[in-house]
Amino acid sequence: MEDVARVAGVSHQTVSRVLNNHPNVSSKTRERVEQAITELGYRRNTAARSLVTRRSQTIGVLGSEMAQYGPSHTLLGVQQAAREAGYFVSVAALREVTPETIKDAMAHFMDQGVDGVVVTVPHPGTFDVLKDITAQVPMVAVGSIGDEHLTGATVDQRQGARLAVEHLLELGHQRIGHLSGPSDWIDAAARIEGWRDALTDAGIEPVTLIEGDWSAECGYREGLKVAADRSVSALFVANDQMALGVLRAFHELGVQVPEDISVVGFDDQPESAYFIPPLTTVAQDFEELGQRCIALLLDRLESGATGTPATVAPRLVVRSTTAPASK
Amino acid sequence: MEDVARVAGVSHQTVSRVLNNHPNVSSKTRERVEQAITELGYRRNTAARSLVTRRSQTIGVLGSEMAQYGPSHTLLGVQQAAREAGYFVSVAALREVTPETIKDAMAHFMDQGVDGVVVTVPHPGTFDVLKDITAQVPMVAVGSIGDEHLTGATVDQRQGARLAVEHLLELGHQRIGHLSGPSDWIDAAARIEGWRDALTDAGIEPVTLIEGDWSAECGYREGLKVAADRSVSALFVANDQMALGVLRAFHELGVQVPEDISVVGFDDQPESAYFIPPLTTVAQDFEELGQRCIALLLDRLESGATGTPATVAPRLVVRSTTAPASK
DNA sequence: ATCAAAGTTGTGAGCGCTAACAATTGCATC
DNA sequence: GATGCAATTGTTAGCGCTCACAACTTTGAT
Repeated sequence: MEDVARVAGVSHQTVSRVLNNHPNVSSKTRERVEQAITELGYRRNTAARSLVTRRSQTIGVLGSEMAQYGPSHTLLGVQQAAREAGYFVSVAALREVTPETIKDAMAHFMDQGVDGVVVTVPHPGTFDVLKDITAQVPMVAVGSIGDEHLTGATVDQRQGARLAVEHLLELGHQRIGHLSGPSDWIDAAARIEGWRDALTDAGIEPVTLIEGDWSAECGYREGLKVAADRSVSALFVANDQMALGVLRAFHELGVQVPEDISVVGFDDQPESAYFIPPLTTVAQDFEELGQRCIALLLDRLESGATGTPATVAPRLVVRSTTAPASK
Repeated sequence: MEDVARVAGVSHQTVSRVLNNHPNVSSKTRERVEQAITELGYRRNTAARSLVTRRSQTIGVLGSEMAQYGPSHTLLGVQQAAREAGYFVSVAALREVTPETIKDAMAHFMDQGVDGVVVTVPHPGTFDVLKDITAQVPMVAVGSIGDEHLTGATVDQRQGARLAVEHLLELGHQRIGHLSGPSDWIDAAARIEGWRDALTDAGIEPVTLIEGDWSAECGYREGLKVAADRSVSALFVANDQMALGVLRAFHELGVQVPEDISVVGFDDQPESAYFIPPLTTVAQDFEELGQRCIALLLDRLESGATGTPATVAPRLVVRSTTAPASK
């Protein structure tokens, strides 16, 4: 920086001012300094800068299941939005989610001196742990509807589930089962609620609820049972992967989809259009979710405002696994 | 730090020594200092530390297609290995891969002062761009077989392709086609080579090569053509997603798998076991790949050694899409 | 008892930057 | 032309840490 100052014929402080867009620099000198900067290929040292500003320009992303479709796309959105705003993104992926590992990862971030944290851990228990930690930095959580300490952005899962179930109701289905995710996941719980609400509103008692674990394997296992007892005419499955397993199970036992049983998934992964048959499902925009989180976090970081939690709307995608009820 | 020193009754330098595990500290004082540290809940300031050490303890991960199965799992491995070694992981995901965006992301990392970079961009052109940049930090690339400037870790794709093709040959297939990835991807090219080599070694001329784009949609489109002309008795598909599309196309046109045509995929995503029928494929351990990359990078970082590029072995997983040739 | 060598601790400087303040300049006003 | 005020620039200190070196203490051999 001293070098740049010398070349431009000014003091190091003026260089600093140019770098930080301070108002009171004459355009003449600003230009000279900028030229010197490019001439010398100067880059300002982040460590020195954070030492004095107490800002690291880094945002931590704390997540689990980061290789899954949803989280990985959320990370993409977070990463892009953060980088555009001039922030660095540091990632800590939890292999398993326990209070221990969460605290570990947060300690990691505190060591690094991140300015804020985005949490994409889909278990509500996580939020309790995080509240205990009393982090010194703003946090935003994916899936949090907005606690006073923990705002967040979320896809309206309940609405998504409603969309799916109402679509089935319109087709004349009455016995609509739900193969859900693990009920200790926020999203799974919300989808269960949406399913339940939609049925109740239609004057139907929600009966068949099967708790799954998101995996295709589980979808297959439970699909075999459903195919055997035929207690439902339609099945709303909480994600596309389980739906894949269900489809396979039905196929094996000769249950025709959608003639015998209709199936609706959730997520709209790109592959779902190529399932046999192509899956009717609910699409959600994870990247936007990530972007919203960063927007929220930057608001808090830069203006101190708490910001209202953002909600992203899901969308029903009708393909070939749903048809009017048979009788 | 001064506070800790006061509580422990030593100088700040001794505290620093304890923190850095310097040998010449008596166990008595070390203990006292450690106690003071926990008592005060002291954490050393990373910015100040990097300012003087010129190390940021941060590794940059430069990647594209980060939400795909392979890259996202690689990131998981990288992240875990790095964190265990006390490093932070900063991510830059490329939305599109051009010399521009690559340089941008690298500039981002240089600004941040990363100690090293892991590159997971599967286009060989990337390496050329990176060589031009003359980065001041060590780099390791996934998929690079080991240039002198750019070592890397890689799954032996060629071997994986051989495994697949040889399996088909053993089943008596002669006309074995290949639906490949885009040929400007390193992995796609290696798989093409493996397919070609295996056939040539068996005295068969490799004829049917179709270039795809990794997507299920493309698998479907090309699958329809293959089903129509029936020029092959087996198809080796370069990834599981395209294989899904192929399966769907065959199903639609009444081509039985594996009775009429055998199919082998590549990747072994968890869903592949639940395709209709379950997919024979080649498994590769992406997480290990990521870990190896970090091991390599840390070697260079800490000992200066260039390190020999690591190779991870793929594994054939036989399921139900392959059967003996019909005649 | 004496000295050298090793082990242990303390002192001062400085990494590169920004904040606060001081000093200078330009410009309009009387 | 003197005065005041704003705009612009320079000077100094210090963020929290590690490095190099100096100073002191122990140990063991003579």
